[in-house]
Amino acid sequence: MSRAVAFGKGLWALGSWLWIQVVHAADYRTYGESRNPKSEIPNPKAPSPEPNFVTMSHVTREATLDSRQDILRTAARLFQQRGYDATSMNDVAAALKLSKGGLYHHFQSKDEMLFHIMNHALDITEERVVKAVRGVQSPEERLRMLIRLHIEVVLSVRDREVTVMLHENHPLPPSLRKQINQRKKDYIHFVEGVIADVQKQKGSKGSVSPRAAALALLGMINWIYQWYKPEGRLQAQDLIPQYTEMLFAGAFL
Amino acid sequence: MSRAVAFGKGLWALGSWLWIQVVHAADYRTYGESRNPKSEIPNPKAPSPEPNFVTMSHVTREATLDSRQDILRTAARLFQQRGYDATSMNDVAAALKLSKGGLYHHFQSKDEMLFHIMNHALDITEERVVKAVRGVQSPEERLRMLIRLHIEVVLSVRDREVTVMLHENHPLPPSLRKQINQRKKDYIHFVEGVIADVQKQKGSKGSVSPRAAALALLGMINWIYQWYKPEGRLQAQDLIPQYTEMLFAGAFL
DNA sequence: ACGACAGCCGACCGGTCGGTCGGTACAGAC
DNA sequence: GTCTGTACCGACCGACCGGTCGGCTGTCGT
Repeated sequence: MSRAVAFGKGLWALGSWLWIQVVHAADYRTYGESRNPKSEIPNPKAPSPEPNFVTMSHVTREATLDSRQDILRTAARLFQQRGYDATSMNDVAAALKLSKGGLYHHFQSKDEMLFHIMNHALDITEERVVKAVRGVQSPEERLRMLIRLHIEVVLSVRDREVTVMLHENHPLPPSLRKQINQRKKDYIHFVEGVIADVQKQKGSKGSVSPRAAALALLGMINWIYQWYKPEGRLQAQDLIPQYTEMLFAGAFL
Repeated sequence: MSRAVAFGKGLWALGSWLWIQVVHAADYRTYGESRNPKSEIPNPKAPSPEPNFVTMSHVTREATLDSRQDILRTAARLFQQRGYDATSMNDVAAALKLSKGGLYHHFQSKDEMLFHIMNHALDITEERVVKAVRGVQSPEERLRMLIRLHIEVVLSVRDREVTVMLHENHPLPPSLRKQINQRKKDYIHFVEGVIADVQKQKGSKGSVSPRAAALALLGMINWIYQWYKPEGRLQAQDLIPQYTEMLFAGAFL
């Protein structure tokens, strides 16, 4: 219970993506289905003047929660299509047939929206990849399923939040960005572990470290959103076996 | 001589990256060392009102060319650090100890700067990867060298243009964006060819198509900029053999 | 000596940005 | 009927955006 929010030591050189694992994720999050009684303050140190709107989810009725979800879904769509910076709050409000003032009734800032979108993307990954994979016994099958599910999540038309999280790195106040980055890192670590298990099982002589393999795997999958066209050749169902094959045996079998 | 600039038929669903090949690249480009007598109009159709500042490189003295390079290098650094949208022309001017008016003496628009930065990134890739690889006879050695050189280009601290090109997709007026996208596509096609040659030589049974392999390879390499820290573990010299190994034999040898 | 011109400045433009605020409409509790 | 709080509107704010412009200065060709 209650997440420790231990920050990584350094900032990432460029954008830093990396995710996190699971287990927690229910805290600091008004968005999504999870409803925990009292969420904890995400930034524990000092009475910092930083935004911590994550706590202030007052009562949040049914209707409010729903409309917040609607708003975030619409915002995620626009952010993914036009980019975060290029999308104005007016754009979001207009797409929802709302005035900007009305929109600000639900969210304190544009940053807050981005944070919730990214956090929700990590919830999705957790829910649909990590949790599903955990049940599989065989290490090799576990990895195969992870590859498949991760690809499906990235390509899912429904979950534009994930693409937004993958591409949009820069903004966000430091404390929020650290939360996102920590979750990303934990996810990488999880993938690393899954790969290490397979290596152990297969008795591989370790010419490729689990870390490098994990980063390469996540890279080739996460990059898909940059070129994928739903109507193009190379569909998800073609991609999954080929990417799996490549990780297990290379491109020249 | 003189590039045909045949546009791809469709727009990419999301950002579209993809590069291009080589051979041409000297045209429509005031920037860089290449100096060709008369550059061609990049957008041939109609007297379009679209920007085509690429032609108007009037005389371009030595000094002018140099300062343009300086400006673009500085701009590339800022764009890479803060993102294109989040960097104002004032920021760029200030970093160069120039007024905004002075900056606009060298470039017509912010878009033009981004275009030249991206185009230069493609020149770099051409020069340092494609051209170097072309000379290698053995298909396998050619691919190995391509992997190494491409990684080195992405990780080069000197060439921030490449990272900008990899990450920044949205803006740019249509005709310019198409030029960049075409060059990206051609590069993908080139990588695809290199991989196909190796498959042929190795007599692989083709469970992985050259296209999927090329996209996966480029994905895992191009994604590096998202997590790489120069001071972290996993340096370029560790990355290169491991990524190579993965493409040739998978992660579990 | 002088005109031409590249290089640059700084004031300025219209527009848009994220965000605020006073107020209204309405629903439910009492 | 009144009170309370949510949902929302629309006018508004200061800051800043990309871009323009008239004019100054130093250099070079003649």
